[in-house]
Amino acid sequence: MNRLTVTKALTANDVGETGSHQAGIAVPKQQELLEFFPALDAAVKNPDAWIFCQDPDGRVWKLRFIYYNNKLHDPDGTRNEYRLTHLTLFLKQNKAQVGDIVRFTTTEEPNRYLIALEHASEAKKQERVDPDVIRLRGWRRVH
DNA sequence: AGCCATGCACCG
DNA sequence: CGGTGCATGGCT
Repeated sequence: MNRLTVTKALTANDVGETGSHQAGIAVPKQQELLEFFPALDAAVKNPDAWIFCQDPDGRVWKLRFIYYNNKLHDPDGTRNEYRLTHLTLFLKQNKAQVGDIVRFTTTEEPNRYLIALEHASEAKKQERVDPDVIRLRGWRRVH
Protein backbone atom coordinates (compact mmCIF):
# COMPACT_ATOMS: atom_id res chain seq x y z
CA MET A 1 0.00 0.00 0.00
CA ASN A 2 1.50 3.27 -1.04
CA ARG A 3 1.81 5.92 1.57
CA LEU A 4 0.38 9.33 0.80
CA THR A 5 1.03 12.69 2.32
CA VAL A 6 -0.96 15.88 1.94
CA THR A 7 -0.17 19.24 3.47
CA LYS A 8 -2.12 22.41 4.11
CA ALA A 9 -0.94 25.93 4.70
CA LEU A 10 -2.84 27.36 7.62
CA THR A 11 -4.90 30.49 7.14
CA ALA A 12 -5.69 33.10 9.78
CA ASN A 13 -9.13 31.62 10.18
CA ASP A 14 -7.70 28.13 10.67
CA VAL A 15 -5.60 29.13 13.67
CA GLY A 16 -8.34 31.27 15.20
CA GLU A 17 -6.46 34.51 14.63
CA THR A 18 -9.35 36.26 12.97
CA GLY A 19 -11.52 36.45 16.06
CA SER A 20 -13.93 33.99 14.54
CA HIS A 21 -15.13 31.32 16.90
CA GLN A 22 -15.56 28.94 14.03
CA ALA A 23 -13.85 25.63 14.37
CA GLY A 24 -11.91 23.52 11.95
CA ILE A 25 -10.01 24.05 8.75
CA ALA A 26 -11.40 23.87 5.27
CA VAL A 27 -10.48 20.91 3.09
CA PRO A 28 -10.48 21.80 -0.61
CA LYS A 29 -12.57 19.56 -2.83
CA GLN A 30 -9.70 17.91 -4.65
CA GLN A 31 -9.97 14.38 -5.94
CA GLU A 32 -6.72 13.42 -4.27
CA LEU A 33 -7.96 14.60 -0.92
CA LEU A 34 -11.27 12.82 -1.21
CA GLU A 35 -9.36 9.63 -1.83
CA PHE A 36 -6.92 10.43 0.90
CA PHE A 37 -9.56 10.94 3.58
CA PRO A 38 -12.44 8.56 4.29
CA ALA A 39 -15.14 8.53 1.63
CA LEU A 40 -18.32 10.38 2.56
CA ASP A 41 -21.67 9.72 0.95
CA ALA A 42 -22.84 12.81 -0.91
CA ALA A 43 -26.38 11.42 -0.92
CA VAL A 44 -26.45 11.99 2.83
CA LYS A 45 -26.67 15.53 4.16
CA ASN A 46 -23.60 16.56 6.14
CA PRO A 47 -22.03 13.11 6.44
CA ASP A 48 -18.97 12.81 8.63
CA ALA A 49 -16.28 10.37 9.67
CA TRP A 50 -13.80 10.24 12.52
CA ILE A 51 -10.13 9.82 11.86
CA PHE A 52 -7.28 9.21 14.26
CA CYS A 53 -4.06 11.12 13.81
CA GLN A 54 -0.86 10.40 15.68
CA ASP A 55 1.54 13.28 16.11
CA PRO A 56 5.34 13.01 16.39
CA ASP A 57 5.05 12.82 20.20
CA GLY A 58 2.83 9.77 19.94
CA ARG A 59 -0.35 11.51 20.96
CA VAL A 60 -3.42 10.48 18.99
CA TRP A 61 -5.92 13.11 17.95
CA LYS A 62 -9.47 12.22 17.07
CA LEU A 63 -10.52 14.53 14.25
CA ARG A 64 -13.85 14.93 12.54
CA PHE A 65 -13.87 14.89 8.78
CA ILE A 66 -17.18 16.31 7.63
CA TYR A 67 -18.82 17.12 4.33
CA TYR A 68 -21.05 20.16 4.59
CA ASN A 69 -23.22 19.68 1.54
CA ASN A 70 -26.54 21.37 2.29
CA LYS A 71 -26.31 22.96 -1.14
CA LEU A 72 -27.07 19.54 -2.58
CA HIS A 73 -30.02 18.92 -0.27
CA ASP A 74 -31.63 22.22 0.73
CA PRO A 75 -33.15 24.68 -1.76
CA ASP A 76 -31.44 27.59 -0.04
CA GLY A 77 -28.29 25.71 0.90
CA THR A 78 -24.97 27.40 0.24
CA ARG A 79 -22.41 24.89 1.50
CA ASN A 80 -20.54 22.34 -0.52
CA GLU A 81 -17.24 21.73 1.16
CA TYR A 82 -15.26 19.46 3.41
CA ARG A 83 -13.94 20.46 6.79
CA LEU A 84 -11.66 19.06 9.44
CA THR A 85 -12.55 19.97 12.98
CA HIS A 86 -11.27 19.34 16.53
CA LEU A 87 -7.86 20.63 15.57
CA THR A 88 -7.80 23.63 17.87
CA LEU A 89 -5.93 22.00 20.74
CA PHE A 90 -3.38 20.46 18.43
CA LEU A 91 -2.69 23.76 16.74
CA LYS A 92 -2.42 25.54 20.04
CA GLN A 93 -0.03 23.04 21.55
CA ASN A 94 2.16 23.27 18.47
CA LYS A 95 1.98 27.06 18.49
CA ALA A 96 0.66 27.08 14.96
CA GLN A 97 0.87 30.35 13.07
CA VAL A 98 -0.52 31.58 9.80
CA GLY A 99 1.48 30.07 6.96
CA ASP A 100 2.52 27.03 8.94
CA ILE A 101 1.95 23.66 7.36
CA VAL A 102 -0.13 20.77 8.64
CA ARG A 103 0.97 17.46 7.20
CA PHE A 104 -1.13 14.30 7.08
CA THR A 105 0.29 10.92 6.15
CA THR A 106 -1.61 7.69 5.69
CA THR A 107 -0.78 4.55 7.62
CA GLU A 108 -1.50 0.91 6.89
CA GLU A 109 -4.80 1.16 8.70
CA PRO A 110 -7.83 2.96 7.29
CA ASN A 111 -8.91 6.14 9.09
CA ARG A 112 -5.56 6.31 10.86
CA TYR A 113 -3.02 8.94 9.91
CA LEU A 114 0.11 10.64 11.05
CA ILE A 115 -0.16 14.35 11.69
CA ALA A 116 2.63 16.87 12.02
CA LEU A 117 3.00 20.62 12.09
CA GLU A 118 5.81 22.31 10.19
CA HIS A 119 6.59 25.92 10.73
CA ALA A 120 6.69 28.14 7.71
CA SER A 121 10.48 28.40 7.65
CA GLU A 122 10.95 24.64 7.54
CA ALA A 123 8.23 24.34 4.96
CA LYS A 124 10.14 26.57 2.59
CA LYS A 125 13.19 24.40 3.00
CA GLN A 126 11.05 21.35 2.33
CA GLU A 127 9.79 22.92 -0.87
CA ARG A 128 13.27 23.17 -2.31
CA VAL A 129 14.13 19.61 -1.41
CA ASP A 130 10.84 18.30 -2.75
CA PRO A 131 10.53 19.59 -6.31
CA ASP A 132 7.99 16.96 -7.32
CA VAL A 133 5.22 17.91 -4.96
CA ILE A 134 1.83 18.38 -6.50
CA ARG A 135 0.45 21.81 -5.78
CA LEU A 136 -3.20 22.03 -4.89
CA ARG A 137 -4.08 25.60 -3.98
CA GLY A 138 -2.87 25.64 -0.42
CA TRP A 139 -2.86 21.88 -0.14
CA ARG A 140 -0.19 19.76 -1.69
CA ARG A 141 -0.07 16.08 -2.23
CA VAL A 142 3.37 14.59 -1.86
CA HIS A 143 4.21 11.54 -4.00
C1' DA B 1 -14.11 28.95 24.56
C1' DG B 2 -14.78 25.67 21.12
C1' DC B 3 -17.98 22.96 18.18
C1' DC B 4 -21.90 22.77 14.75
C1' DA B 5 -24.05 24.40 10.90
C1' DT B 6 -24.69 27.86 7.91
C1' DG B 7 -24.17 32.54 5.49
C1' DC B 8 -21.30 35.97 3.21
C1' DA B 9 -17.10 37.93 0.75
C1' DC B 10 -13.77 37.69 -2.27
C1' DC B 11 -11.23 36.10 -6.11
C1' DG B 12 -10.08 33.15 -9.95
C1' DC C 1 -20.30 31.19 -10.46
C1' DG C 2 -17.66 27.71 -7.99
C1' DG C 3 -14.47 27.27 -4.25
C1' DT C 4 -12.33 28.74 -0.29
C1' DG C 5 -11.33 32.03 3.53
C1' DC C 6 -13.83 34.72 6.88
C1' DA C 7 -17.70 35.32 9.85
C1' DT C 8 -21.91 34.47 12.84
C1' DG C 9 -25.92 32.56 15.77
C1' DG C 10 -26.89 28.98 18.71
C1' DC C 11 -25.68 25.47 21.75
C1' DT C 12 -22.69 23.09 25.08
